[in-house]
Amino acid sequence: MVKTKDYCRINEVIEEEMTSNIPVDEEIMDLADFFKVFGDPTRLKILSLLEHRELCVHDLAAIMDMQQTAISHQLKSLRQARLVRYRREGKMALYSLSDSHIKEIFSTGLEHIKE
Amino acid sequence: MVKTKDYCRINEVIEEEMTSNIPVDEEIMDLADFFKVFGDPTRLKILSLLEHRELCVHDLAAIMDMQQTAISHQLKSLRQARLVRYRREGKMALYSLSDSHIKEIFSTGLEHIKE
DNA sequence: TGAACATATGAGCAGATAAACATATAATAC
DNA sequence: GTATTATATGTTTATCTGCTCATATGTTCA
Repeated sequence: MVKTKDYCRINEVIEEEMTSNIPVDEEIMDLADFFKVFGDPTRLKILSLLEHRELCVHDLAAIMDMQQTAISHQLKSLRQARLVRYRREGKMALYSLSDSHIKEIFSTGLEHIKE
Repeated sequence: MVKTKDYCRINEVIEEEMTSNIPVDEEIMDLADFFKVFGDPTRLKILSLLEHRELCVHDLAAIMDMQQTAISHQLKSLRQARLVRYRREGKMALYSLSDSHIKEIFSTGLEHIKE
């Protein structure tokens, strides 16, 4: 058993990790990767726009006044995080949200920053 | 009014932004800064440890097997984001969570990655 | 088939960031 | 006061990240 000093509660924590539902380190990594996606204004803006309607890449770029390639790169991140999906309609790719938790996460975050 | 091409829904979006509760750009920036704090495994681990008890800096460093200065730096970020607070007890600084939304955000994130 | 449009991808660069290291501040005991 | 312990902060460095530019892929239509 590891014990460094009297005031260190490492054993208490180890005990608790085994018996409770504290996220283990691998889950922590996955969680961090997930939240990292929300930690960029461009991606957040895309998500907030898609909350209300599906939009094509060109529209997103026009609305946000950014280059199409920049938007496409961020959409790739969002796809990989399984936060958006798209369907083809002719030449266009129409993106929409693919995760039901996004609105919840948004509103919880907004509650925090408005306090 | 701005209008680039037929398929661009920028006017529709502008209309909606004025009448609904879409976060405006400043809120988007604040939200991104908020979620950025959750986007690092070290900070997430600290938050998850503090969910169950208050801990001093030394304990956090010992449990996480990291240097004290690294922990202190991250605690500063967490303080600035108003996610943790601390009280002095002698030489020690005992940190605890200062925001009620943290558990909610955690569990929502976990729901997503476990799907 | 080729031209035009819509989107995706790869490379490079500039700015951001997290840890390490050195050092400073704070609190207690002597 | 000094020594010791606990924590905080400033600086440097290596890594990561988001944008731009160039280019490739995909789709439609003539």
